[in-house]
Amino acid sequence: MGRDYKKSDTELLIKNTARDLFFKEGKFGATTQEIADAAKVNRTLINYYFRSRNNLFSIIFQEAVEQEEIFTQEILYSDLPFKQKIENYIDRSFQRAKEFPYLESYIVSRLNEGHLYAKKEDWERFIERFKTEFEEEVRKGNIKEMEPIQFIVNIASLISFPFAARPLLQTTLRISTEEFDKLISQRKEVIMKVLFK
Amino acid sequence: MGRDYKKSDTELLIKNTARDLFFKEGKFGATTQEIADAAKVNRTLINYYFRSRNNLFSIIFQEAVEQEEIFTQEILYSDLPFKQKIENYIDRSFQRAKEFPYLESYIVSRLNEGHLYAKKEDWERFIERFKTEFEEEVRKGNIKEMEPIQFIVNIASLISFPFAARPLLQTTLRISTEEFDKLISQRKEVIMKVLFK
Amino acid sequence: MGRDYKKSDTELLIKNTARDLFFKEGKFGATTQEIADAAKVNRTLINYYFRSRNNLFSIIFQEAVEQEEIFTQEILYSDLPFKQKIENYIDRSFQRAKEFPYLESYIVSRLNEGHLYAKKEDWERFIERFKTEFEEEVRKGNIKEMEPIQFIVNIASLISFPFAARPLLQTTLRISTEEFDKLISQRKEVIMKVLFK
Amino acid sequence: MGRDYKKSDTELLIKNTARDLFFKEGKFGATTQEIADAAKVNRTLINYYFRSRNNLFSIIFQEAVEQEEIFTQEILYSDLPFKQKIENYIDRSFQRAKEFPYLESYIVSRLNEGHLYAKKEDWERFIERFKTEFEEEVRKGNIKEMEPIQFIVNIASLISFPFAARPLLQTTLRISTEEFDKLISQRKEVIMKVLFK
DNA sequence: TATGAATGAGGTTTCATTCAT
DNA sequence: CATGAATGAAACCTCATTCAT
Repeated sequence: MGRDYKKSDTELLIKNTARDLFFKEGKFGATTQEIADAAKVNRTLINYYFRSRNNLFSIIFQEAVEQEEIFTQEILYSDLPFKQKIENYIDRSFQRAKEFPYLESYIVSRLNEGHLYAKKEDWERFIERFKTEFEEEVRKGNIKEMEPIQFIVNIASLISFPFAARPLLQTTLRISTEEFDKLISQRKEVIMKVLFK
Repeated sequence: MGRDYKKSDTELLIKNTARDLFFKEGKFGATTQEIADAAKVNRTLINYYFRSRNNLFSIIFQEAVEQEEIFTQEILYSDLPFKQKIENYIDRSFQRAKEFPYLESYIVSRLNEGHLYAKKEDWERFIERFKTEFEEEVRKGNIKEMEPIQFIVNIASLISFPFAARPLLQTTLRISTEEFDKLISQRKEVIMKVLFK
Repeated sequence: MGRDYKKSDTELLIKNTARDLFFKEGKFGATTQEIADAAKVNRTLINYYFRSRNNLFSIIFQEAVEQEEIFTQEILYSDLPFKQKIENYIDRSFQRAKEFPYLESYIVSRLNEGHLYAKKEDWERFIERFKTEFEEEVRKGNIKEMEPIQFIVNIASLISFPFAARPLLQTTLRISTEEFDKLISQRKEVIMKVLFK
Repeated sequence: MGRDYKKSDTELLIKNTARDLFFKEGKFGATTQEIADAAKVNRTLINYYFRSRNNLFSIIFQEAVEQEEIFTQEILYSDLPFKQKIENYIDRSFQRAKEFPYLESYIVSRLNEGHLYAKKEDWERFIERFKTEFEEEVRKGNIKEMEPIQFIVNIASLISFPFAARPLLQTTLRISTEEFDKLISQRKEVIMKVLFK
């Protein structure tokens, strides 16, 4: 058929619709019917294009995780001072979380359910580089001494938890959505203060 | 145990079994059949005692949340120096998380799905007391200046995230369960280091 | 146990409660739980006293039908003029229907479902006597000529249908409960007018 | 039948099968399985087409009631003498009852259970017209004086009760199905005799 | 007698998936 | 490509009934 092969609009439509349902609206349990309705297509097309509901979910999950890794690495391998990199990382994380408020929750819960994802190859190189830069900072006295990995866990926790557990926090702390948003907007500064001396 | 024991053993058995399934094994989607099998009782006893699956889930959820609040308050209202309280809180959180590794995830995901829980009355008093003690510490120069609520969010994040997102972290950081446990065991010290100057 | 055997109060209580549920409130589908609740007894007592739900229903049904026959015969065998007997029959039917509005419906629907009841012996005698009196009236010119049995069917229809089909009639004829009650109160006169010349 | 046929054969098949089960065989309590078996389709197709068992029942009920109203009105608004109309009404009622012996019972019992149906608009006009014609007959001396509505109740009772309560009557009157059918066949004449002077 | 506990049969519904067109 | 129809696997819930005390 002498025309460019274009990965079916419908296929993309379904995937994007499902992604938004998950990450923007938090509807992790969405049925094929609900996805189909949201995308305004016939329900069985999901099976047609993705073989099974589960497979669609996996693909979306996989792509989201990959996206995360890519952007993390972009920052690490960039040519900026360490502290600047962390700031960038926080910025981009928050940006992402604003667009996809349920992304983090979804990844967490998928992994809790035991869905694995293929590991990227160059982890060794990545962690080595991080360690080097981190230890340099510690030596300079900008960061308290600790295992580099603990530092990473700290970053991840401080950034992600408020998003992943937003309803929990709002309920526990009795704060409105507006107040919570304000809290979030001040968070970058707080996190930097906590991570660095 | 020479005393009468009521509230039906079976009822308790079912509730505890379900609780363990959820919080120890992370099987949030457990069907009535699975719960019944685990408890070695007839499936319909779940309906007999709890009317509906959903109701059982709600009760377990409710009780877990209440337990959390109780123990948090016990610590705050105790007669110890602020720093000591935080240490205690971390200790007890870790203890709890060791017993119920999926507790945090469960609460987070239930709340993400929109299940509310009744609010305790004395929040005002609680937060006032916390603020007072917190600000005293800031004044003394033991903690960097920030909104008290941000400090609370920091504590919660640093403690809970590694448990709630354990599979995510293990996968991302390529570390084994043993390594992760070791990481956890060193975490109290790290958290204290980060929270206090 | 040296005391008079009294067919357990509870047994009677259950039966009467069920009867009222059926005939006064029209709850033909009442579950054992509902009956037990209404009687304020333990559910399983129904099985204890009546072996099965079905059996209880049969007994109530049986008794109701017998009651009907008894009172019908009482009237026929009384020493009154034919027309007076019919009037009495209408009166007593209406009285009964006022006390047990759903009695007729229940009997009709039970029989529609194929539940039989034992036949009384003296039907032959009963119908013979009726025919004799009826034909005498026809001869006297008080009633239009027809099969005696058609006359019986007419009586039954004119009396019972408005009760058995009350909701249908109220809905179809768009009349309120009050209006319907008024209609009923005038009905005896109408029926007599229709049955007799 | 050289024309397209839609609205899914199966959907119609299920509906008709259920209808027959109800109205021809009197199986009001038919389960989805029984309906499916009778229609020789998969049980869940009932849910597929009608969403729920209850909904199927409602539809069948609704349609039956509408059918009744339509045919009643057709007769009233026809251009015939009053007496002729009544004769036609009896004829068509009997015809219908022969095809669907349990129709009347079903409607009665559904309404006894509190299921409503949407009311037709033009009742006012209908009843006005009926009153006018009826009172004309009374004036002419063809019918005994009574409320028009009582006359309607009489018609309905005399026609419907023998069908709705057939088993009751057969049992009470000790007559066989053949005898009852014969009785029915003579009934039109009897009813006319009773309604008119 | 009375009761709480337990059971099993039976019913409805939801869903993902497959099939045939 | 797309779709309506069909299917089967689960899952949940209600109930009458039985059991053990």
